[in-house]
Amino acid sequence: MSLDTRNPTFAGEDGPRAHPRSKREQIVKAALQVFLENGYAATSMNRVADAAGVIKATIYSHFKDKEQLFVAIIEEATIGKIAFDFNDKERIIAISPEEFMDEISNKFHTLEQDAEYHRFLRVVIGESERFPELAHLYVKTVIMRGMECASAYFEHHPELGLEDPQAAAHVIAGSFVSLVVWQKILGGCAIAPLEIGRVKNVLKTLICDRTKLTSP
Amino acid sequence: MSLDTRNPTFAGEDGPRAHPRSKREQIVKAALQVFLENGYAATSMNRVADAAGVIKATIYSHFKDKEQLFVAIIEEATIGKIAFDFNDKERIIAISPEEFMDEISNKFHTLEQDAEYHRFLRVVIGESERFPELAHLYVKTVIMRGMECASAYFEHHPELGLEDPQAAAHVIAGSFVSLVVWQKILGGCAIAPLEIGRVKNVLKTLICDRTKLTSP
DNA sequence: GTCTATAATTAGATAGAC
DNA sequence: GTCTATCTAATTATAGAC
Repeated sequence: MSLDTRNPTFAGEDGPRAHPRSKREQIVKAALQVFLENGYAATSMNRVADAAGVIKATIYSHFKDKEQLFVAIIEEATIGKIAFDFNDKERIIAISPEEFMDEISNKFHTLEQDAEYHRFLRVVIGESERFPELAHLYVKTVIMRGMECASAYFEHHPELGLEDPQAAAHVIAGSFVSLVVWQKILGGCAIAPLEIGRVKNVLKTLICDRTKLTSP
Repeated sequence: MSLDTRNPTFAGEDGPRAHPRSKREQIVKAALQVFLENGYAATSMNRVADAAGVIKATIYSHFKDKEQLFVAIIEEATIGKIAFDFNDKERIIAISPEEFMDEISNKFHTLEQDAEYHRFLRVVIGESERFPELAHLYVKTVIMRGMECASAYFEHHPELGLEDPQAAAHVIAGSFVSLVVWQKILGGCAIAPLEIGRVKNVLKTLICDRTKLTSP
């Protein structure tokens, strides 16, 4: 019943100079893992080649040098992160503050359990001095998307009395992101565990109780 | 007769080229800068030696290898960060929520302008997979200190109705820390600037307005 | 395009004179 | 402890066969 329509050997072209897609895919997939695990400098082209099951010269036939390989890999991975979609602004804006917080919390809960995302964040931050353009790409494609959505929510909910929607959006997002960094990347979960649900509840209290305030 | 001109133990005469008080100090100081700028793997012992103005073998007479040098350097720097003191719990607990937020905001404002702290954070995060013990040290000596202080504040202020002081403390600290990472380390300040004062105001609104709530 | 083989450089680390 | 000099291994990158 399951017919694999995928052509594993040859497929589309990615420009005037076509490569067999499978090899390039092998390299990209393996290089991502090795780079995410070791960072840029500690990753050798030999290890990438071994992990990809190709010989080193093959990598150089697809990518100019180590730097270009790294940039291409991380760019690709970053673009993939916008699958983490906050795209449906219309729907979000319509839900209640409680539901809004639940939804955001759920997004970050999946992110908190995604070990590859932890490694990705670690590398983007760790290499942000040598590769600032990658950090900027991450800011623009991932962070800004989420922030704009949350910001739009507060803009459309004046009853919450939050006069700076952008800053309010940052408080929400920043609380969750820093939790992931602290607990999962820095290893805080082994020292002082803090569950994401507890942070969600605090934010719910802080945000939702505002509907009970006597209007100014 | 061999006149030992190499014994500088008497005070006063530290010549530049002559015999500085401690070569180890030179090495530590220079190595910190080089490691913070390049990370662990991208830093070569040659560069450290050049920056310190000593020859490579001298480094190996003080430190077993590159790894031990890095650990010693970062440990030392981490301990230095607790000068960022939240030590005076007693005083903090007594102040008003508004003053409390102002004080925390000021702490992070200085941190936001400390470029060396940015590099330090970048390295601790970036190398946290290879050197988890350094990340743990940072969590225990720096993060936990600040968190405990903020947590104690909410414990002693039941009128704010925050039933999970630890999680509440994280929301405050996480909002500011993530702001520094986003704006200064990832370069967000060049894309979507967000001043620390705006975040402070949102948190002030969220926290301080709670005293106006009709008690449950 | 892919592989074998290797060039050219640099890395971490050490031996021995003083 | 410090320096001169060097060793060994690993690194990035390429030339040439097919």
